[in-house]
Amino acid sequence: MGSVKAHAFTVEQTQLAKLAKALGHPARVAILQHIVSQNECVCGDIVKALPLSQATVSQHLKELKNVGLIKGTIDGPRICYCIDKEAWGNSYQQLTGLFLSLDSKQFTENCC
Amino acid sequence: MGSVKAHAFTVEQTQLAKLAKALGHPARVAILQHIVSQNECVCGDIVKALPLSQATVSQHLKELKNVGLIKGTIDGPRICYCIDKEAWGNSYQQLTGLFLSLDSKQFTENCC
DNA sequence: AGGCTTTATCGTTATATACCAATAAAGGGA
DNA sequence: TCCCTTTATTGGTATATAACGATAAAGCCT
Repeated sequence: MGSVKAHAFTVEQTQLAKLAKALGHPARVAILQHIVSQNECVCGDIVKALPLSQATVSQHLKELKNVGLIKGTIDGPRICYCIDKEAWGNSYQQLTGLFLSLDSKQFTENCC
Repeated sequence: MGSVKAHAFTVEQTQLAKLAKALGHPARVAILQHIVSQNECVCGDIVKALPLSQATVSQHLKELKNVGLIKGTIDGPRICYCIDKEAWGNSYQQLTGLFLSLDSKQFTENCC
């Protein structure tokens, strides 16, 4: 996406953006929802549930794993994916933190 | 980012992903935080607060406006930006909805 | 060992994003 | 009106992403 001027921002801003970016694709949203609904599931089931090729799904899974939202464990020849509950909670906190910062301000009228 | 197979997903998934994508850049996170902290501010102040060119900031502002998170009103020769509180609340609901769907499930152990 | 299943990785292509300098557009003030 | 300020847009380049087919890697089973 064109290289980001990364050092220019705080760790928190970069972290939050990275998390949001991982959620910024419908396929990854769908994957997360599917895993949540099944509690756990092997890669192949996710591939079957999505209208994308196995290679593409694998790539999306990798990105979700990179931000820590999910983790996979080897189960014989297959990989079982599930939500990483600790990271899940942290991510929730980070995102809501941004939104709640507005509510915590005393109410003032805008020009807009 | 390479074209997305868009029709393949639900409206909700696409909508949530679009929102997350808008948050998926540290500059846009910083812009939102800055607007929240100031309640309202003109474009030029945001440009001064960020280590990016005026053109780049303008582009980021446009994206935030496109997903509705902020709105700008003309104030003489300048533009005053502020949070769109209704969209802000809706976005909060969408994002938390994803995360809370896990908590609402009865607790079961994972393989992972 | 050999074949089968499952998933990750590689290599490639098309498209989108980030960034900036330069220019346009639009309003205010002397 | 002419200039100055402010912001959006244009045009261009480098990089990242989405998608897939093909191949590799890794573990089962007979």
